[in-house]
Amino acid sequence: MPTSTFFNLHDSKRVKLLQAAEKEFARAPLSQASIANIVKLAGVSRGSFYQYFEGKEDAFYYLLKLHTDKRRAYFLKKLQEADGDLMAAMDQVFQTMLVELSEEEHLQFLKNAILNVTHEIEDSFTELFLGKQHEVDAMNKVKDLVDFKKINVDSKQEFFHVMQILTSVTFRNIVDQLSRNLSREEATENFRIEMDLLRKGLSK
Amino acid sequence: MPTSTFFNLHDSKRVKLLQAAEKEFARAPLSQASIANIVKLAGVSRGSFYQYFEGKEDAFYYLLKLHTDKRRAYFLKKLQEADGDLMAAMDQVFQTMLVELSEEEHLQFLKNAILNVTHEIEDSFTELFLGKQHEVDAMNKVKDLVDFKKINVDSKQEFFHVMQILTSVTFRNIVDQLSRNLSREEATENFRIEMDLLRKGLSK
DNA sequence: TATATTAAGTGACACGGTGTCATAAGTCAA
DNA sequence: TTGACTTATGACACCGTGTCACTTAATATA
Repeated sequence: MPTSTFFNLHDSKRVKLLQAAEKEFARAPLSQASIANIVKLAGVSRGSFYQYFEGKEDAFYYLLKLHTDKRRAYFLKKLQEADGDLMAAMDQVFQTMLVELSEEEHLQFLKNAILNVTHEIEDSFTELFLGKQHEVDAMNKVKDLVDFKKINVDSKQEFFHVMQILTSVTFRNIVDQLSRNLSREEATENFRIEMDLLRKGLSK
Repeated sequence: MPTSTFFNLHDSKRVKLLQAAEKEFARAPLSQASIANIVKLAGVSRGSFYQYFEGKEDAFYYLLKLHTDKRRAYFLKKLQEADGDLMAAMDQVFQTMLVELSEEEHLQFLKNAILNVTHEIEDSFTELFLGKQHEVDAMNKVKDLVDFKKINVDSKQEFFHVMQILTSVTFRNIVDQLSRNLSREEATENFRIEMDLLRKGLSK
């Protein structure tokens, strides 16, 4: 989190700093963004930057939080408008993000955030179950093994998406176990609950 | 991908290099790992490293691929043993990873991979819908808005997991759209299919 | 107003990591 | 032995980071 000094700043200066940071993080992913560029854009000294933030990660995650807060408010609004239909609201947010990500220049920074490491790691995780995206052989190997009588797919095309879903959820459970230091029992129980939900379906 | 020079190396040297790299990536996340340490551990010159790899990322993702390949074989085996029961096999792999991640010292590197940026980004995404993990107020706000008659939860506790599932899948769809440069129509169609699957449930 | 105290701002600098390159050392075939 | 090619080396230029002694500004105190 930024220091109190940062929050004491005049609005104009604080905003200028954030804009500069956002521009730099839009230009390059976190690992390649440089503080030198941010301070140049914002017109402050290098030393000042370190008086506001612990480092570039600090600034980055603070910006991310600002975006998240905004989007969260939007989600709640949509949830209300949809009379509490969770999936409908989720749908709305997804749509909106797609539009924003493709149009709003200033969201390039969010793209960088999402794409940078996340993508490679999660991709590698998907490969675990499905093989490389376009290697037909690899995916067929899985298909051949699966008993389709046991899963609820109308078309073979749906099968791909079933795998995507299972992978996403499994991945998240792994990340959770690591980041929240859950015991193995807790992690297992959580995973079981979510798998049951997936099996029986989320909506009545 | 490593260069041909790297694959021409004597087995012992190649293995030593990979072990050194894995050790360094276990010590620190990608961004903080240093080539200096890898070459010191492996007993080769800095110049050599650059003759084998484009940079540390190259080495990192190659190691990740080796792990993934191994685990994939395991998944296929389990799928076979479970008579094609997808979810049962997924379960097995999840269990195994939990055990490995908590016991195998040399998998510290996988932990680093998963935790580093992925965790923060995806967490911020979850917050979008649920608010900060332990802020009860934030989560209640969502709960109050949701029409529980429309979703298939037996207990209020299950609700949390429904949200986790929806978030994981939505997040993955966003990442996909970005990384594969899907058109908005494609992305939307994919998302629709997966939401439908979630609604009706994955197993017969 | 003068003075003390606390907060904010600065940029030179030491440190460490990266990627390159000229050069040396092997390998092998003619 | 020579020449052609592949592999190995580490010094070096470059760049970004984080710090620190110091200056300047703001605010409180008398």
